[in-house]
Amino acid sequence: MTITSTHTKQYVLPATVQGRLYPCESCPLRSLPAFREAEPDELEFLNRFKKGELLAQKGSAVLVEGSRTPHLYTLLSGWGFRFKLLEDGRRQILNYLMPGDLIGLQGSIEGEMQHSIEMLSDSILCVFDRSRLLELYRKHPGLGYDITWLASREERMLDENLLSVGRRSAMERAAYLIAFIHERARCTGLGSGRRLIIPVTQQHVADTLGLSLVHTNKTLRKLSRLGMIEWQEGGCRVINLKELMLIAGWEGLGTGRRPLV
Amino acid sequence: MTITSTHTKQYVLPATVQGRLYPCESCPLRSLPAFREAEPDELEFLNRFKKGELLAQKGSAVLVEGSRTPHLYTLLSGWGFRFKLLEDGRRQILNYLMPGDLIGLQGSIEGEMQHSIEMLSDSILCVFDRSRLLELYRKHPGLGYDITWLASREERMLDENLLSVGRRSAMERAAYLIAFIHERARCTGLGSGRRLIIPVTQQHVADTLGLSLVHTNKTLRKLSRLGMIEWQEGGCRVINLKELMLIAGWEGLGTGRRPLV
DNA sequence: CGACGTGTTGAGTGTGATCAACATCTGTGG
DNA sequence: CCACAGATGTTGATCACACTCAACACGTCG
Repeated sequence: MTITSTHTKQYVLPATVQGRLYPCESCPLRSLPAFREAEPDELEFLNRFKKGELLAQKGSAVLVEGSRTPHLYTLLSGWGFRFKLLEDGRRQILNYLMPGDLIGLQGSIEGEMQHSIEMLSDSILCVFDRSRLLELYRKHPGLGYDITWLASREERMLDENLLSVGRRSAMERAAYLIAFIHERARCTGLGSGRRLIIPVTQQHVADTLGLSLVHTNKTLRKLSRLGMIEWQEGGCRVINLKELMLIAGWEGLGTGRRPLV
Repeated sequence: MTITSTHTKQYVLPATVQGRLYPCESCPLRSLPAFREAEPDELEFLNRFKKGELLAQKGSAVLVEGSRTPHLYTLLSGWGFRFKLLEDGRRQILNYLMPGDLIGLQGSIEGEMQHSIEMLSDSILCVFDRSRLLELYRKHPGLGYDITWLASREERMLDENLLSVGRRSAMERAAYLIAFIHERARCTGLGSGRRLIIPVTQQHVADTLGLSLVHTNKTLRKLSRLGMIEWQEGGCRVINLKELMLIAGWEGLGTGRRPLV
């Protein structure tokens, strides 16, 4: 057996539901080029569907595997990640969460959560009531369709991830992951080029790639020496995206706008 | 770089759309305990939504990465799998397909397919028109909800898979995969215990686990010698499910019925 | 019959894991 | 103010799990 990462962290829970600072009609995300516009009646419905906002500190656990939650979330600002643990503490990070991502449908639409979620930075989440989801499908089929669209997009990312972990070498995996996160962040309007710092530790990268921390470090140092990335201030900076994509053999994300629920 | 599997197969395409042998109202799957009943009006709609049946031979490619298809499918009978290839032919199997599985939404709801699909046995697929999907959401929100439910279930399986490939040892991975497929097949009513033969080659197992063929063989032989499985007649037979689950540290699939679209 | 797909095994190699030590930088309590 | 613990990043030495290569057995099929 190979134990390359052991996690037994005690989690801080996020602050409880707050009032709302951002009505859906003036959602700061929706004006970004990454997102499709919504119909006025859909927006109005969403605003009533939205129950409030949740402030989650860096390092807090928004969802915990095995628990039940009455809520769904959309990440309004901040970074996070989804992960699963094995009994002995080995951790696998499944995907990263960025603004606009719908949280809580992955893995189960009802019933116990099958994965956990932790925030990488102080974040704001829009809170929705899971129990009213069917109502959303009934009153606004277009939004229901959008949710399926987002689920489908999540599957695409998981497929790519699985391909990477299963069949790419350590270098290829690292290059793919960093290029992938960078592109996602760029599309979401979080900045691009050297201005963007991906707020992860090397332990996060290791647990995403299915590699040990030490080997991850050595692989990232190689990428640094090749002038493709820089590691600093608690995060990763992309210097040469093209070259990363070349190493990974990755074509990049498709263009096109996505729905925002 | 590690090249552990190289696939350059020329694919047979499945037979073209046929007439219908199975009207949805008397779908042989729906009476199985694994599936939820549907409302009569939903059934009637589905029957009109269904365009026909597709007969796909063992080894044929129902979907090919990079192509576009106007269809969605539900697997009516037979086995298949979803996979992705790297440029040099390395293959990663993403998940297996069994009766009742909705095919074609994973990875993209519209646009190019992001993965391929190959059948493991002669199969029958129900054919639906992708372009009428929004109509389904409009007229039968419950069915739309069901589709999201199925997408969510697919994500749960992918999450488990990723955990396995990323963080489990070869033995654990193999034990997990076989137990997982066995349980899925049992839940779908394909048989259980020694009566069920999982129709895969060791190359399929290798490409699912992210291992080389040789190492997969050695790992499977260990499981054989431990009396947990038998490999024969072009497939795998489970002898001791409990023990496999114990090795994998896997709790099993949740119970409960799932929707059928 | 030979070609091919599939499963099996041994020998040698290498990628990536483990162990260990150390450098920084935090924050925290004495 | 300093000492110390903890989180994070870095590097070298050693080990082992899994990969590659190679050969062979067996069945099916053209």
